[in-house]
Amino acid sequence: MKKEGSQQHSIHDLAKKLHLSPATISRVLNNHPHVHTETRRKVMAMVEKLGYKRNAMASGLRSNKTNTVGLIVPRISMFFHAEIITTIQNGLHGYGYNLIICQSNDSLEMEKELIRTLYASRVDAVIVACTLFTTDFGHFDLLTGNNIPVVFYDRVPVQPYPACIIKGDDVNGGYLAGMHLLELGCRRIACISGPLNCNLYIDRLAGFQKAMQQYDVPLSEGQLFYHELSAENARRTMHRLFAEKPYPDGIFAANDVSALEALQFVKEMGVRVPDELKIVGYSNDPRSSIISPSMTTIEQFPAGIGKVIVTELVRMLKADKARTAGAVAGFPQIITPVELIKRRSTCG
Amino acid sequence: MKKEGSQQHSIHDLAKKLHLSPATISRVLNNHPHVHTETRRKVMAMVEKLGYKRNAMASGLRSNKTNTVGLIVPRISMFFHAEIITTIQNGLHGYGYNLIICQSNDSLEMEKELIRTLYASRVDAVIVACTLFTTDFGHFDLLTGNNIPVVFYDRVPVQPYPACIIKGDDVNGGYLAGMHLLELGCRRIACISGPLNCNLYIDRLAGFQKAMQQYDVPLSEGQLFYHELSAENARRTMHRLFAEKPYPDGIFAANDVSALEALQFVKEMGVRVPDELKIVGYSNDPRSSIISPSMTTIEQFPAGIGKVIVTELVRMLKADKARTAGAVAGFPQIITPVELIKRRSTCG
DNA sequence: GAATTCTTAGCAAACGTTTGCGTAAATAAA
DNA sequence: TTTATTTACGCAAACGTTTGCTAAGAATTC
Repeated sequence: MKKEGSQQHSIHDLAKKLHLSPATISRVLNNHPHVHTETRRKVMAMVEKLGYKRNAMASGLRSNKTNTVGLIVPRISMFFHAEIITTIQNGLHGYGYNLIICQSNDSLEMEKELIRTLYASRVDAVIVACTLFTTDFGHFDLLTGNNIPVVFYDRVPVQPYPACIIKGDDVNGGYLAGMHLLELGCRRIACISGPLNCNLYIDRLAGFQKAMQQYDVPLSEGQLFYHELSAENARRTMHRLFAEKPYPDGIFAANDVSALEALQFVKEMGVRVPDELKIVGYSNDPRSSIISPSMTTIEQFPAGIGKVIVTELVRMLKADKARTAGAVAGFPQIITPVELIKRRSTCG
Repeated sequence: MKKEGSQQHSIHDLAKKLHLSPATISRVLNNHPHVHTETRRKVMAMVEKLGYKRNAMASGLRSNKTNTVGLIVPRISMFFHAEIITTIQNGLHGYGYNLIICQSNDSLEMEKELIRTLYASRVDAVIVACTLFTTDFGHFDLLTGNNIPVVFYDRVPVQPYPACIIKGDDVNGGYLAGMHLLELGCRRIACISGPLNCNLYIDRLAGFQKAMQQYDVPLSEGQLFYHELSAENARRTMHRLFAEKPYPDGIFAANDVSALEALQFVKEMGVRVPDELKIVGYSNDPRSSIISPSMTTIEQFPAGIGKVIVTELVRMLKADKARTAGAVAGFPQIITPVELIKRRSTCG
């Protein structure tokens, strides 16, 4: 009988086979100095031969390091996040870190539970794009209170919080969108914003209104909508907007899903875009370049954001290692650039 | 000095505070019988009060169970995979399992390395959608050889392999696409297929050709292309196809990325779709319903596939637990249904 | 040649759980 | 009452690493 078909080797097996102690094997595996070149060679050969792979749990238990970072994101199917995740994963891989990707499904309860789970598996750090409903950040104390570095991106705490914060320049994004519409002559611009408990929509709206003020164009009450930015909600809003004349001549939607739905809606109505109505979205979703007319939108450079996240995270992890001298590093807040992408939905 | 701000409690702390042994705490935490109701209550209260969370590494080390399953996917940004991942994650969460999501970036080397990493972290099972270049499956032996269940989906081994295999009904998908074009009168149909080392494209093409034979329409050599299904490659192929007349009157592309690019190309050329040319894609990418004319395509029901994966995985994990009696469960191969979605690119 | 440093490697104690075994008390059966 | 059985819990040995300490031998210095 082939003893269970299993060949799970331990450091002890290697030691026995090589007439060495487990300690030496471990030192070879961890590139410790003070081990003879010849010994190292022999150990590595045996590792190769047996296909030995260090047991991450034993290692993590002893050394209190898992080389794993957790990531919580509302939905990985959103292109923006998918792109960032890919960059992060590839980046961290280069530093020897693994990534545990989790989805909160935009549920606060789920987010809380994921925090607990990630804490239980003792990840070395956590990256979070919050839920739309995360206004209190107490549940993250479990991490920060135990010296586990946290990086927030995209949806981030509005109040000060002891963590690194990385966000796009949403104020500028809103401003660019608004200015673009105004420069093209729009004077009756509607705005589909997300709920104002979220930094994204606060900022995008602020930028947009700054542009409006600059042009001295008033934003009348009935032209501003706050709701979760789903296609369904956007359609409902469009129904309201186009229930009676005068119709708006410009729409700024704070994400592309809404902008795309708005465009579909007016196409069905027979409103000519961009002649009668100009639309600007946000995020440069892949669909926005495919729809016709193609959609003017704000590019956020997700890959760039991902890179910044990796850089900051690695910095924090290093600082964490060397936090002996009490070098309280401080928590940077980084704002990444955005860019207006002009397409057919505004300039025919 | 506040001893490092840390409050990482262990089972021993709880035991000491409650004048119990660590063993009892552990038993409470694991719902073992033979512990007094009152004791259980007290322990749970203390757990709650201190915010204790079991150290997953210590637990995993001792019990050889991590309650974690690994997932390897070419790219999470592909809608099809993103949707499946979401379903799997939500499903497994209900069974108390965590998911480690990894991307191979369609690199065979990366896939191999990820297998090693997942093995090192001793996941309880692994779910894989292979690389386009995975033709040899030897590197998965590290898992199967150590009794770690493996589920393949989408891109799966063509040769027999000791693992559960779940795939869409690609033969039928190809057949439906072909029949649809033929029924609409197309007689000069081009096919943009992926490379034939991959089960997906073998099957889709086989189904398509079955339809062609059924209508007794020959597939001339110059009308069949094999290459990685990127937008760039698709455009190159379209250039070739429309270099000289007669143009094809139908195109079946084995994924939506190619189909979308093909449609863009002919729109730019001024070819009228669907009047002069009809196009069918594969996967029902979100973009295919947004482009105009909207794209006829094959729906694979990713959420359904995800559910099947979860079901099978849980079954295997249970069987794994009870594999004492040598109950070699056998490895099911499951084929999930597909459906033709008719849109404007074929029926104006 | 003695004293010092350097190099190499082993010993053994952690890390925080889980679990087989043992046992005392309580209950049931004889 | 005695003897079995059950219940509730503790003891201590794992699980596979890492690492501070120790020590033998080799190399260097005086």
